[in-house]
Amino acid sequence: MRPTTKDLAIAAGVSLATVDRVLNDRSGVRKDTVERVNQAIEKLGFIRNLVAANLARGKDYRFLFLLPRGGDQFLAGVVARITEANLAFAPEMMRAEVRHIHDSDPHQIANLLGRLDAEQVDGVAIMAPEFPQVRDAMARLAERGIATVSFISGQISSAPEDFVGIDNRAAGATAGRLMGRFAPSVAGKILVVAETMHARDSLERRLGFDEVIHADYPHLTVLPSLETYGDPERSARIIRASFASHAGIAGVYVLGPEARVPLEIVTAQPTRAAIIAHERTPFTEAALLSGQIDALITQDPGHLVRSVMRILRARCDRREILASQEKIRIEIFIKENL
Amino acid sequence: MRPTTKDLAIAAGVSLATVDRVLNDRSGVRKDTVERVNQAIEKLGFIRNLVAANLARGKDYRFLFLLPRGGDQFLAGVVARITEANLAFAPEMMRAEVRHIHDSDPHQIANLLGRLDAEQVDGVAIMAPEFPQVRDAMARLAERGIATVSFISGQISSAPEDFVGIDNRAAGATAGRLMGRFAPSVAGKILVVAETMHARDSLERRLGFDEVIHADYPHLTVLPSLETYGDPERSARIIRASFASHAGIAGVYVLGPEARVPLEIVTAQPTRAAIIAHERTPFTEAALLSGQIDALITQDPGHLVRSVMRILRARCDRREILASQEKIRIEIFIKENL
DNA sequence: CGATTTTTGAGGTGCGTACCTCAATTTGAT
DNA sequence: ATCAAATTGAGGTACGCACCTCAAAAATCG
Repeated sequence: MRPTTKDLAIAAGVSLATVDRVLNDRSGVRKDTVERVNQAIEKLGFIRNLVAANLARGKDYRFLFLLPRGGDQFLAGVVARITEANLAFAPEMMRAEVRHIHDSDPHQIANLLGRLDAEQVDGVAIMAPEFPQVRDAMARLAERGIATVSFISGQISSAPEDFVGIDNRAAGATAGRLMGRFAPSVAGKILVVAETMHARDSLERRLGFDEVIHADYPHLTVLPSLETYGDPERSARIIRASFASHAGIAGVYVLGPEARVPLEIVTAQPTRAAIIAHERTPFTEAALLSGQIDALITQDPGHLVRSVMRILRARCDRREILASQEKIRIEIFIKENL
Repeated sequence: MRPTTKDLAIAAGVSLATVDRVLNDRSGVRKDTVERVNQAIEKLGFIRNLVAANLARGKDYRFLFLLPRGGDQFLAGVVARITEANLAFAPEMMRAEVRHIHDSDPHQIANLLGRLDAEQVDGVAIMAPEFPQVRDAMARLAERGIATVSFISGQISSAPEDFVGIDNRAAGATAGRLMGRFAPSVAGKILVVAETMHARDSLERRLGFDEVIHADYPHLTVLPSLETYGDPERSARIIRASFASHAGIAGVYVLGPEARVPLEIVTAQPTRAAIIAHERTPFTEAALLSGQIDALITQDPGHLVRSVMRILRARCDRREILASQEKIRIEIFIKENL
């Protein structure tokens, strides 16, 4: 049987009240008494029963996910996973809410963060581009005892352990390697389609992509990124224009999760180009299965969401996390392993 | 505040004792009373507080992993993850032990299973080849109230929900697709190296591999599988012999997790062959990074282990699992996304 | 040294549930 | 209608811990 606080008290030769004071960091205990208790903890291998502690404390964990408004199928998937995680974690007294933000309005975001109350929220996960105001607001949250992580698209300054998501440079490099191997080994051009190159993740992906192509596939030329700004018509126009002005397009790399328009245009071309896209959505899955897309680079939204919740909770409990469980993998999907 | 059993009792117009009987599936409650309580659960959105329940029950969960004796680096990784999961799940009162078995001795395995006591073990995860005796022993365990799953290499008869691991046919198909795309697009031969083709997973992988190659890469010829029987010398001998007798080997597919010997020999050949192997070990990782292996098809041992523990626990609690979390993915690793 | 402050002990209550007992009530069968 | 059986209620104890109070003991100070 696992030792309890009672066993601890006996082993340390103190009362339950003192054990409690030490365990919960309360004042009014002499240093050497604290030491005695800590030694007993060591000796017995006492592990605090968090389950019972939280029950006694009546504690529950309330987390907040701040996501960009609107959004693509990938984001919709993230929201769906949050709902799912909410059910799955409910027996463990954890709850998550989604709030949408204008991800281009740092002032609004900082404002929202500033108004959060530690009484009502235990942790926040933010998906927003890099803004100094947001970063500062996050720091102030931490001071007020609210745990924060940024996820999917990270704040540049955030320490690795404060970021839940993939290494986008590596993801781009992965795309680059696959492109190099999937495209024909003769001279050709690669089209890169992004929603915007202002986002850090797009930049990093492109960077990683270029690195690999330049180093190992010099016969391929990567064209300047096309920016769709989320506008399907603009998207169609500029991609068509690219095909018109460039002969020999051997591959298309779609940086963002909206692959529909690029795909339609590419498949309408007379010559087949290798297509690599990001994120698993109903649309990209179907395209992969039908052979229109050659490979998908993804991160598992379910894993992301659960990881965020476990990490935030560990922060609240001042516990260590199981690093290997929280590492978000860069997944490669082809038709066969979908 | 979340509704408690007390709220439930009031809402259903019954006593706490009756609520308890319904929640814990005890006998002696009329059908319509059960119905009333269930309706109240619906209406209030009652979620049982597992934390409190387990505290009251004083229950802990003891699980047993039965793994083949000896074993490769992959197995060692699995064991390491079990140790790790043991720590991570300790606050939730779950413990796992490893016991090694002779995976070719069904009698010993069945015997061991037969002696397990429901007082001491709540669930068992078995990694062993298909044997009728083992299957029967597992069925008897279930009758005695001990949860079972087979993992990694499944019992053929086990329902999908009783198996934790990847679809090996799909994994082989994935390897096939990558081989098709990585190998040169001229006529060539593919070497397949397995520990033994008696194991079901090897057979299935080979099957999936062949399917893809035959369908889409007819210029590639897949040679009969070489069986190493886990013997490095034999392994070296037969692989060398293959290279000697076959010209134009364009690729090597290593079915099992022991890639060392095949790799050494292949890289010693004058012509480069594409190499695809299974499982992530210190050795295969290094080989992938150094460019000796082209791709790895893997399943995450950490995920496997945690999944087993969550599933076994859900069985014990007669709870549903979160299917999306427990689906083990067929991962593809290349140098860039390791 | 006594007076004051600090430290410690003893004990209680409650968190939400499990599980038990015993008596009271209802139901079903005859 | 009667009796046995099935169902339900009331109430208690326990799980391991947090948090509280009050008094007793010990340490510290002038």
